[in-house]
Amino acid sequence: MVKPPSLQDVATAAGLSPATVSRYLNGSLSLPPDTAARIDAAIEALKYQPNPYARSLSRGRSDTIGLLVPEIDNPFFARLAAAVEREADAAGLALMLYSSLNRKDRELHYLERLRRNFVDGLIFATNHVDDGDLAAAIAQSSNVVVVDEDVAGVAAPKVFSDNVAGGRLAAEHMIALGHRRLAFIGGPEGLMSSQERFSGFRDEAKRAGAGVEAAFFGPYTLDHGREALCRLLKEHPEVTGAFIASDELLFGALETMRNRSVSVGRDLGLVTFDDAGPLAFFDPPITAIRQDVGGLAREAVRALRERLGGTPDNPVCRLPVELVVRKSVHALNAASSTG
Amino acid sequence: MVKPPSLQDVATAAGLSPATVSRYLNGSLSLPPDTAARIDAAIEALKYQPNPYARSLSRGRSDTIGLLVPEIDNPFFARLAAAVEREADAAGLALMLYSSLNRKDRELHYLERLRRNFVDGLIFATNHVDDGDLAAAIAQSSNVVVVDEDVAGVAAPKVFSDNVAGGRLAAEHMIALGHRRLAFIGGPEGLMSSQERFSGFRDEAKRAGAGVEAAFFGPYTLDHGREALCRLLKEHPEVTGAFIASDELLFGALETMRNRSVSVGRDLGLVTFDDAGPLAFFDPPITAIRQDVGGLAREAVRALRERLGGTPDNPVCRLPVELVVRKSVHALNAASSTG
DNA sequence: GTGAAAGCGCTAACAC
DNA sequence: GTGTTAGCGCTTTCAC
Repeated sequence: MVKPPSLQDVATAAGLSPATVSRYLNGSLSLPPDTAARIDAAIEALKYQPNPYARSLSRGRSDTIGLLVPEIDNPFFARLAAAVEREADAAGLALMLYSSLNRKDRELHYLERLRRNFVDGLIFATNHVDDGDLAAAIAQSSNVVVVDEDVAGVAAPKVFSDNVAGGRLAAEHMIALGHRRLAFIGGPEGLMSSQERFSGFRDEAKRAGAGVEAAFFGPYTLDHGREALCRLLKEHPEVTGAFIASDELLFGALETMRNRSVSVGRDLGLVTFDDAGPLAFFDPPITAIRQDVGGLAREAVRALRERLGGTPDNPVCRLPVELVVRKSVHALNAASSTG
Repeated sequence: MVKPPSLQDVATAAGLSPATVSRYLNGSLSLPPDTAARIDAAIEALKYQPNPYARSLSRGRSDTIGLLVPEIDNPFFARLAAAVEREADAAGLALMLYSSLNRKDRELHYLERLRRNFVDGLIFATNHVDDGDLAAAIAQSSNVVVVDEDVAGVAAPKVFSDNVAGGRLAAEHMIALGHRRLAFIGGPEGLMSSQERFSGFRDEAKRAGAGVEAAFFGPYTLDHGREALCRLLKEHPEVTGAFIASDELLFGALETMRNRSVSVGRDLGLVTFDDAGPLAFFDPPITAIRQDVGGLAREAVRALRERLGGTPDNPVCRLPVELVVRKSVHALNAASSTG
């Protein structure tokens, strides 16, 4: 383990001063060919690579951004992380990954890390209702972009999916297949994603003359999915199609349905939201509203870079979603469609 | 955006020198209560946090480790990343996440980053057969621990699952349910994971007097899963139970089975490896050999920390796997068990 | 127990 | 074009 070569070493080898080499490396200079060649040769010979910490210390920034997600081992956030890493890498930015476990204290901790320039900027995804502390902390630091789920009252660039359209598409699909008695199983009532997915769904149903007989809000967990489906079955046997606001909730719902031998598609049509899990391989394959995760990542990184570049405004970007038709909603025949 | 306070500011506020405050903060000193109190007060008042880059530059290390995985949006690696982040965080280490897309050039790139002290150490997971370049690069830097899949010929701490036992468990399970004509669908033949899972499976089958009629090696991809199952169905209709070496392969296999209306469990029993995807929610739920991802992460971080602490040896850690019985293998009745 | 001073490797004025 | 110089914020001898 020998000590790595420094800029100084390269400069000496090339018969130049460190400053010149530094400028050359940072592109702020066009050198005469032979000087440049000498530097290149020295770098090559010494296998020099700049020390990122010295660089960061000196420049006051690190070319590193952070991504904070509730849990990385959730298919949606895993995909988001992969996509953000790709985008960041393409932009010459390194990525630090943080997971908050959806806990406020950890979120604040990482926000503090940003404030202390550990990273130049932060892409922030949360999943719980904020009591205001988060909003306050985010307001402290610029260079935060909020993604996927809103933090109420925060002025920051934001990147979301078009949840309303997603709800609408789900309703349209079920209605087109003859379903008239619908239900919604969603996340926390206080969360933007939940509200928007629901409102798109409800409004489209109303427009088409179908009814949303029930809506179950709760945490984005397996358990809530399980229980909501239990209640749905018991309290609203007339419902033939349900829109489920996330993959996680779907898994819970599927468990309940299997336990009670109610058939997905035939007994109860299902459309879910996210499409991050391997839904195509389920039996039956699950119809879903797909979020454009790559797009979310691209726009989030873009927004962050603009922020880092000094742009002061707080654009809100909405990414289109897409209905991926699989087999979890059957066409309802005329007989049974009579409520 | 005001400039954050420095150690100097704290020292001034406390009426001390930066050196003293630094030592106090680094625990290399027990100060008289009132001095300590003054420092604490100053820190509190200024909301001081140390600049990590200055710290790293000065100390020559960063308390940051890297995790390199082929793709973070693969359920297994997503879980690994989550678990490693948790372990690292508990050890006071930050985590940089890299994904290689399973490409050698990117793997080498990140290894180089390690060599340059961008991170203190690297937990390295690869998924393809090495031609020797990787092994060479890893040999260059100490402070690499290899996890999940071996890189042949490398002297480094290694953490793997007990793949042989996994194969054995899979065989035992199917045999106990009356299956005698077995098959294996695996990853690349040159990879340790593939070889070990196969050998455990084959040996146990032989021991129990069952036969492994076919083994299909190939990349760990959906496509290979699909095709292997096609061939299995065509070339070995006598097979009643298959052991599939990863979730990814499983998904491909399931697709083929559904397309051809061959029933999982009844027509062909399936046991898979990893158990990282939501297999419990499939229909039928898929029986699997579960890797102890949390254990892999824990041991990998532990091994890396020992390495960072100066321990020179290269232990190989094997983590036990577990059979999770679900419903993808039916008991074979006596009639059909007659090959 | 505490301070002064040097230095980690780099960048950024400022000179020439 | 290129060199000199002065930091960036921290840790760490070496003194006292």
